[in-house]
Amino acid sequence: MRSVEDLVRLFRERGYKVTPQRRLIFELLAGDRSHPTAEEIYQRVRAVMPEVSRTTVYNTLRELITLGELRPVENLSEGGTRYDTNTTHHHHLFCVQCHALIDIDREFEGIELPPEEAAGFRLVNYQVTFYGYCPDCQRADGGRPSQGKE
Amino acid sequence: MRSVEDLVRLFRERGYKVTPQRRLIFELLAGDRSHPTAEEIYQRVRAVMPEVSRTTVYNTLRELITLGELRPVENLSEGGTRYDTNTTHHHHLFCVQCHALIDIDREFEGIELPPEEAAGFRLVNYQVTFYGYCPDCQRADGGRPSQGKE
DNA sequence: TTTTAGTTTATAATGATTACAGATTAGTAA
DNA sequence: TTACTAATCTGTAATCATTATAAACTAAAA
Repeated sequence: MRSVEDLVRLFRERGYKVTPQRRLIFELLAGDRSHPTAEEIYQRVRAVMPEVSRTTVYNTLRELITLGELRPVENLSEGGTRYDTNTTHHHHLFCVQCHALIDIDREFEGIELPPEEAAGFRLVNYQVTFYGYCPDCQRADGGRPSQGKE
Repeated sequence: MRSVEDLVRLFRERGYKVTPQRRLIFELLAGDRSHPTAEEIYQRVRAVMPEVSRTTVYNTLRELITLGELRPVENLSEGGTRYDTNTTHHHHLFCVQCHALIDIDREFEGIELPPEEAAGFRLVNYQVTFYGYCPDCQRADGGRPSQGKE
């Protein structure tokens, strides 16, 4: 995702207006690496502009996705879709206990699917997700799951 | 996922009763490789036993998941969670157009995350998803993406 | 400043899933 | 086989994330 000023420019170029609500959402997302949900973004927005509606947050997220500046992450936890401000090809490291999600920005060799395994697919991309216990959760209880109601 | 008779045995062992509804769901899932949604399973059930309720389908799916005989797949399409009868470690090949989902049962070398990249995580698993166009969708429109490029 | 098309808000609607309550039944023991 | 009872089933209501709608509002161009 680009800088706030680049996003402002991009929106204007595409005929979208730049409202205070949208600008605030840009500011909150521009430096974010936490992969927040719509609800989390909404709460952060409300802390600054209490009158903003959920609909506006959802609409702005959808617009950013349409423009390629934001990506929904495949559902890794309850509580709704998480959004990724890193729109380049990358991978994920996920804590199965606290649901922390960290970007892995390097490439992996040896992840090719030979034609006989590709079932005739024309491949365009791949994505690796690593599952484990983050340092905090390892300290908290020896790395055993405890948050979920299992 | 085990055979129907093994599932029946497992349910009885654990104190779950084996009803005609559950047995039918076992039969429909036991040989399935299509990663169906709850709704799809419900429709297949209804084709045989029209009076079965959605709730029963959801409940049985939840029980199978609890017993480790079924796994929810990270959301790869609209229309709700898909369920995977393959509960072993494996990977996925996903058609971004028609949402076909195929299991890749082999292992990949070279997918290790060195400690300095693992952010202190204790890793327990990883999962690769390949994205592409399946043979049918390539034929249908030359395999061109209909929206964004990758 | 005026204009107007795009935006915002509040609320209703939707779709997937879960909770609930009363009716039914699988499995067991007599 | 019958009776018993806890588990299960069905239908409906509730919940949660998200989208649709419509009237009020406003950014940005004229």
